[in-house]
Amino acid sequence: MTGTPTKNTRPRRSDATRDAILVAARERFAADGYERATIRAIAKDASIDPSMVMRYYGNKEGLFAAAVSVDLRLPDAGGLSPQDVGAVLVRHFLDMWEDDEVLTALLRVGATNQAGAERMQGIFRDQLLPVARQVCPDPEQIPTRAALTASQLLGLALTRYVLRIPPAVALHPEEIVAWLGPTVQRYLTAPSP
Amino acid sequence: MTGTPTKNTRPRRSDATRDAILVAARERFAADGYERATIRAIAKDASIDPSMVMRYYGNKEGLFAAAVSVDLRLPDAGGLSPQDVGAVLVRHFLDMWEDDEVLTALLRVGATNQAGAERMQGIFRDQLLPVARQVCPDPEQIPTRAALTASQLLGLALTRYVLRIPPAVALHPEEIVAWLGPTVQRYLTAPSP
DNA sequence: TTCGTTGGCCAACAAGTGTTGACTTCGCCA
DNA sequence: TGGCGAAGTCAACACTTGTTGGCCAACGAA
Repeated sequence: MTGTPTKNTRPRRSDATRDAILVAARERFAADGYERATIRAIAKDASIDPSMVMRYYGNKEGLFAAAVSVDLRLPDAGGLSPQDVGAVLVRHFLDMWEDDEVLTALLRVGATNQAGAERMQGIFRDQLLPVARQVCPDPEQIPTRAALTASQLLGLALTRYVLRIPPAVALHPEEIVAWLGPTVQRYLTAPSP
Repeated sequence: MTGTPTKNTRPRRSDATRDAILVAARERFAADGYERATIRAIAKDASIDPSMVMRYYGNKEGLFAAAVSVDLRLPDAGGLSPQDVGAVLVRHFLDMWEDDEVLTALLRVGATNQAGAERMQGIFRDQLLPVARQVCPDPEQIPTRAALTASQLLGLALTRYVLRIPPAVALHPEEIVAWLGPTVQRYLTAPSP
């Protein structure tokens, strides 16, 4: 997830710096969005020179690509009872959002940046669609049902973590699961209306 | 909605220009978000000099405030049968979003700009909360239920109009009403889970 | 030690930003 | 017709942005 070397790549002396840049970049992108997160500000947070960011990540887009990589780690729908996939999914999303600022960053950037929007489309396609494929009754409706699910889950993230609408922020996680679980459950498995 | 004079304000010779600026500003803000919508680009679209924008609207924030004013024109919930307030609300939102780019602009800006987020909070508070107040069973739950409704409605707008996730774009309005109507209905009126 | 490689800083560039002020042109009323 | 205020143009300002290249120090192998 960070730039720390994995096996077969010898550790570089600059790995600490590279990681510091990524950490700062994630924070800034999450807080400010793409345009207002300046390379200078990120470099300052990481206590290095702006030119280092360019050297290690090429340009601003490269930095964003390196800093924001999302793996939702969605549970395998085959392994859980099909009647509460909704609640499980909502709880899992909630856990992810609560402690990963990368998701907020990506949502902010997706709202203003074409490349960011495409990245979110990719996550939807590669990570949420497969889950829907496992639980949807009619194969033809999989994309529709997955999109409905996305609309509810991303809508929660938008109101709670980005727009910070007070009562959405005040909701307890368990309340959210109780309210949204049945919604997602219906979108994924109920007969079409 | 536009800067056209209403009664008691004498028409100014520059009203056409003022309106052209607002129209161009709405388009740019909706398409690019706050930061990337430059005053120069807006002025060019309106075929006037950038300095005119400053003269008429003070600064960029003032232009945004003047260009983006949202009246959801939410139906009076008292006047409709309480068992299909969900479907009515979803259909109304959909109609508004389909032909008012201002809403897309505000959502884009709300995602990256603090002032934009506060504006959205204000719309929620002043326009959606009152509707919830009319149909919710328990007065104490009004903010919660309104926030849940907002999460689903804004989530739809996000996936369909901003992120443009393909299956969300492909949905027919009637499908959306059929799927989301019961959800909103439940959030507003069903006993809490 | 010596030398190539790597990590890091500094200063600068070109482009683009919001914003300002001086100047010219237009339209209307006396 | 003269004059006055509004409408509009032009050029520039101060600043920030991403990005570049040159320079120096630290390191590790020879």
